Amino acid sequence: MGQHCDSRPLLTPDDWATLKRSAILRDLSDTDLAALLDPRGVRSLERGHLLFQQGDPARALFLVLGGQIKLSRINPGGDEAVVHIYGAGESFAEAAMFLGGRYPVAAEAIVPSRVMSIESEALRRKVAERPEIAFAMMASMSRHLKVLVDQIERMKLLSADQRVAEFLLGLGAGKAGAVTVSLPHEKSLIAKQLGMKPATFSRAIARIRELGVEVNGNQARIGDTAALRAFVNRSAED
Amino acid sequence: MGQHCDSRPLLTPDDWATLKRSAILRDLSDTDLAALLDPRGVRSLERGHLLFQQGDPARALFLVLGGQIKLSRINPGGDEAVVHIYGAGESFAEAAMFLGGRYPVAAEAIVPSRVMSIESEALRRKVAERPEIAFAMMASMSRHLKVLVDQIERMKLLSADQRVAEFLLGLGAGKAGAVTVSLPHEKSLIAKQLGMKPATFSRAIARIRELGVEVNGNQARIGDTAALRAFVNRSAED
DNA sequence: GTTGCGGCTTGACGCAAATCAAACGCGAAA
DNA sequence: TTTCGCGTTTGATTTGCGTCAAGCCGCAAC
Repeated sequence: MGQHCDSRPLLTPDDWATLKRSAILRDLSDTDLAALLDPRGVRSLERGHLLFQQGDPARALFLVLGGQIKLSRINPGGDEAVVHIYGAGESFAEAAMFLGGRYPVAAEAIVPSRVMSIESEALRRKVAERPEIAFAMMASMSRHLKVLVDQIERMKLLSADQRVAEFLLGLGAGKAGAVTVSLPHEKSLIAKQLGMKPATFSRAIARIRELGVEVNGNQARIGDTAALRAFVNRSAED
Repeated sequence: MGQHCDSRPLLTPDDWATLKRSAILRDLSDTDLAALLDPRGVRSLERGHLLFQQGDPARALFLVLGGQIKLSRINPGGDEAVVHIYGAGESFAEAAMFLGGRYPVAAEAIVPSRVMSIESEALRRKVAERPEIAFAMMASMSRHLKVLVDQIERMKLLSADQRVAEFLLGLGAGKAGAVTVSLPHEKSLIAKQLGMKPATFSRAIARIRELGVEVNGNQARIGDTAALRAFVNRSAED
């Protein structure tokens, strides 16, 4: 397993750097890291390629070496709910290792990507002998939990316009004043992430133009971060 | 801290039984358990009492000994999004221990409740010496992650009627045929959990009556579980 | 150049859920 | 008993978002 991958199943120095920066591995020594990682676990994925499907037996967690991996839930009718999109240095599917062995979501590369898988069993053994990995994993899962709680809050309390505004502010990474950011994916995918239709996303952008937001192609300019923040925090009844 | 609680700050035999059944502690021996738990961590809470507020420094995780604890997110405008409600034997706020030390949600007793707190530091030390606790915690966090992913999927893909139907099915715990269940909270709180208004919840129940659902007070009868399941799985376009 | 295609925008329309508000239990207290 | 308060139901109305569909733009293939 993990052998039949595409082009370059090798760990480049860049990959090593990415791995050593990742939240769940950064506390490990080079020796530990080498013991844990199996270079055969590296996989290259073309755009649109599925890493695993919803319901597949969960045998590994993954680290993104490069590209973007989309986790989503697909219901029997074929509708898709995007749970999250992970980039280089992030890990996902830690949780699946514990959940009766099935992935509850599907993972798809939305751009050409490279990921490294770590077999559950190898990891479990390593955790048993080095508890600090456990802390790192729990921290990583905690972050995922918070991301999901945030998402639920947004879905329940914010309008489509506010969700778009908040998404743009998030791209600006908390900077103040006027910011220019580039959209990380196609607009239709962002729309799905935010739980709305492409048409609604488009209209939302048109409406928040009057709050100082300009979007051209995949470049977005926020004229006044504070004003936009205020709009997001504005509650329903005023 | 933990000392100034109300009536009976003691661990009853019932409490012990609850703790030993709980997911994150069930793998521990009595000796380990005794070493980890501090009876002074037990707190009794009246209905409406806050265990902690959103933004409070996170110094402990909690186990519910009895009652119900609601985790929710409140935005600056005062609107509330209910994240989850925990009952006896469940644990929460594991994640907060790792997240820069602030609770991202508020915790409130919605009925008279008893909880046991476990100090982060004590737990961290215990985890370092007994990795199996780490596995139990990760399993627990995994379950929380799945709960949240499910919730996101429901919010994004299901109508109000379907969410209510699925909620009732969940109360029936997967039983088939005709089931009678009791609603675990006030209807207005269930509505909030499902991300809708009380009025909408009431109307949803009225509408799914024709699918064989009868609700009187806090008793709900599902006439045909399979039919209701089919309704929930029905996707938008048909 | 032309054609075709995929993603984006825009408009017209319908519907599901929110809103506002009134009325209806129903249990607790007087 | 009456009264109060709170949660629930119900009705009338508004609105936000989805749906359907047409048109637009940029781009690659021809």
